[in-house]
Amino acid sequence: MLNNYSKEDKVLLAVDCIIFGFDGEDLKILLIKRDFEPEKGKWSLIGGFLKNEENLDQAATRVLSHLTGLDNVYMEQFYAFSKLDRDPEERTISVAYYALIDIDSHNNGAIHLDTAKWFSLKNAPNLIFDHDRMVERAVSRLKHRTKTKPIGFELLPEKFTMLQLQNLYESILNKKLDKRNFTSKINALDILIKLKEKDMESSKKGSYLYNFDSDKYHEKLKEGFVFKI
Amino acid sequence: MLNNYSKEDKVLLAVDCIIFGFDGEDLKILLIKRDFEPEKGKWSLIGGFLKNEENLDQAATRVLSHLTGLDNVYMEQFYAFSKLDRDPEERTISVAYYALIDIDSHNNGAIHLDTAKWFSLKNAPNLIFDHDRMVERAVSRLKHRTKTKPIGFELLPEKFTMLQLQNLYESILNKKLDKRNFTSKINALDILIKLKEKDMESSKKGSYLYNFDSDKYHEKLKEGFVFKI
DNA sequence: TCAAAAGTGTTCACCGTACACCCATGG
DNA sequence: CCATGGGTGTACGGTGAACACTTTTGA
Repeated sequence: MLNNYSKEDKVLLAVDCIIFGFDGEDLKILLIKRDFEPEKGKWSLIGGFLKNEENLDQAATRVLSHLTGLDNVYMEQFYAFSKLDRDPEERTISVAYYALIDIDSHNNGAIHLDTAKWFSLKNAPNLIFDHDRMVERAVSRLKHRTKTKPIGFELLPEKFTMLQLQNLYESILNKKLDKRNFTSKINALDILIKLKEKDMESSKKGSYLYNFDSDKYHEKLKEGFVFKI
Repeated sequence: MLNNYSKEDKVLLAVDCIIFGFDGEDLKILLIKRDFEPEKGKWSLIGGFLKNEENLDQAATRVLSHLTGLDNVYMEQFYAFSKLDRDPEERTISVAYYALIDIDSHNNGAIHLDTAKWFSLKNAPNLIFDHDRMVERAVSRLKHRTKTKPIGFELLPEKFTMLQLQNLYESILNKKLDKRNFTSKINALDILIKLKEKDMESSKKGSYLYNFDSDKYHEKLKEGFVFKI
């Protein structure tokens, strides 16, 4: 194509994806053993190259769906990494996304567990290229977002207990929270539906299950409501 | 080059820059009349294409310095825009940065005022492509950052009065603040140096000038200090 | 009956916010 | 001497944090 831009350099543009999951205990990320050079056999984020006929969100969705078989996953673009030698094979810019998925609802599903594996953030292996820095930045973005948007629920099953929710926030924020304060703060937000149903797995008494009430949340938003944990 | 990536698509990668300035009254952005097709003659952000031998920060710095002659400017990358037809000429991805500069220290300086012009955010013209959306997102990032990082000072002269600082925050946050509360909050932060010198322009009594004490701020950071307006 | 997790309120310190008067000075 | 902007303190309500005991029930 010959136009006003035709003398400009073109680059390879990748999309890399930090996939967060929560198993009720720890915040985890999904990594794959890279099956092509360079750095074949090392642990890596999932990623792929942007194609001419798609935008970045679509590329991220495609890459995620290809590995996990999942659609309708919460994703957010957070930063473009562009260090000259970040990929030794060729100069590549990478736009990073993070995704939030509920491990339990999908772990016996489509994720190719032969090449992919969940790691607790604490004991994840070193990753190729600048992927460790991507993870750091993703975690910091996630911490911030969970405090101000109700995206934590994306990491939980549809029905969850108050304790699961608290454990989730504790792992993301990386600190212990007080049970009574947490419960009353969440109740004050008034965006959960308390079900009749109880989860009987965790105790003899059983603990109530909740749904996130997305409609109510969006209603409240219009009236100036501010989500804050 | 022939390698593992050689079958992948390459794209044009642009850098666009929202340049914020403050004149003591209004928050402004610097725009240029585009002097090449497409959309020649329309108002636009400054931008340019990423070159093979530079990273994105360098490209943004180069683009800014080329238009304004300024170096050592505070810049932050904030989002990559990738809609397929965002540039009608050819498929282009743009990584957007915002920059903070002090208008008064530079307005008779190197900025090419024949092609560039400062606009108050309120009455800026419509911009080409998706630049309006870029500005929106930049403003929202700026609002958030100024509340949690001492970057507002980048928009002020080195010496400034308390009232100028308050006016700055009022224009960025787009709301009136209480003078006494603002002053005591800023003083409580304890990161300004109150000079002996007064600004005699604005009143007969004169008002004290302040410096931002960057060293002290960084010291306090190490001790767990949190900046918050 | 007992072990184990669920559920539930109160108190206090601190912070955000509302609010008004005197001061200093140049003209 | 007066008009103009500069500088300063207090009171109150609300929010965040600390803290412990009772309930339920399956084993």
